[in-house]
Amino acid sequence: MPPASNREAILDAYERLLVEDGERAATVEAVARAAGVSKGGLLYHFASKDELADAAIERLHRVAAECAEQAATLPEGAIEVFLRDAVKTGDPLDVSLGAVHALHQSGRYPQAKPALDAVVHGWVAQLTDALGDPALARLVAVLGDGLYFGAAFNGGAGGVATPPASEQELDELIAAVQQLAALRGAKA
Amino acid sequence: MPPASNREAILDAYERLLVEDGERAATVEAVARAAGVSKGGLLYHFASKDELADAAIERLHRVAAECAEQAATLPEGAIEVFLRDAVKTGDPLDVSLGAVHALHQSGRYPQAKPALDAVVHGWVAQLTDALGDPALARLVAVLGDGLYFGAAFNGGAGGVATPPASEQELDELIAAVQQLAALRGAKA
DNA sequence: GTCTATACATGGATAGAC
DNA sequence: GTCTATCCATGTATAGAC
Repeated sequence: MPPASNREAILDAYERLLVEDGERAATVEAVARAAGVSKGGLLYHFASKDELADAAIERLHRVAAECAEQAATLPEGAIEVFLRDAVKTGDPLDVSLGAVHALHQSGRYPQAKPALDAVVHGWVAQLTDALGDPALARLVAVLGDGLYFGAAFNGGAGGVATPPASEQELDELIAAVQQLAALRGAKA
Repeated sequence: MPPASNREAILDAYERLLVEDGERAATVEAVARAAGVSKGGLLYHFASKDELADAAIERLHRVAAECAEQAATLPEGAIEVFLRDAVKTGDPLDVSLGAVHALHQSGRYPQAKPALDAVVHGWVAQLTDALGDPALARLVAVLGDGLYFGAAFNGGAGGVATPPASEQELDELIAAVQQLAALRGAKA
């Protein structure tokens, strides 16, 4: 389906609502309105709300796979790249991830968890590979989670955690981890 | 209201449902059933669903304040204590926190965010105080968030993040951070 | 492919008996 | 204090016209 007409637009609107206002706000009607179509129009493309969720999850897999390919080509400064990406917000992967995360949080979409696990697992594997120090890789991965939940959704219906790290705070954080990496003789 | 009869039981059930099955599953009927009363019975104690949420938030404030007092008396090994608490699950503070967090995630309770912020702010302040190194304190706090979201709710409708750190992985993580703390000459 | 109208289920909240 | 019955709003999904 190359043209995709309104289908992609509907999916975009669905993701946006999920991330910004939570799963409960992403009703069929609200999504339709946000996408500029009617309920009936939406339900032509997605026969049920579950199909919308499935499509969002499928998109996450696709986007994550693309990003993983690109990331594989620049293993320099893995720590910094990973931690900065964790707070970066707005790019397709982040939106897709946030959307599926909202689905998971709602407790109504068991399919969401495995998808998220797969994405995260890929990251940890990549980090372990780049750093050559499993414990350090895990530390960085957990830190990334903390940053993500703390910053990614702030303002929307998302995480809480520590207040969004300012540029400077983030720099200090990265510096501290790199200090540790050097001490342990990690690769990056 | 010292006896509190069913009131506390209802609030307990509400928190449990919020943490384990998400906000959407915590309907008045479901909460009533879980607490062993009827809808009408519940609505005698809490005139509306919003009052239930308010009560949960109020409880969080109370429980957090109690824990903060206790924690202030043992500033030894702040890093280890904090990180181990982040993955500890089931104690009153954790349940209360998870419940309010679920409320926040749903996007329907603006009162939840300030409450969570207050709690987290208290932790960061305590850590900064104990370590005497603001950047390190933030690192530990963010790490705690990562652990919390990764582990606290797993199995329920909660976070995702990295798979629940095993005992050994957690030990390694703590060791790594302490290594860094020693390097930077932090107090704990 | 998209719309309107409508059927049906669920959840929140009220009224009034016990 | 607790229950049952009922009302009303909202959300999903179907039917059929255009």
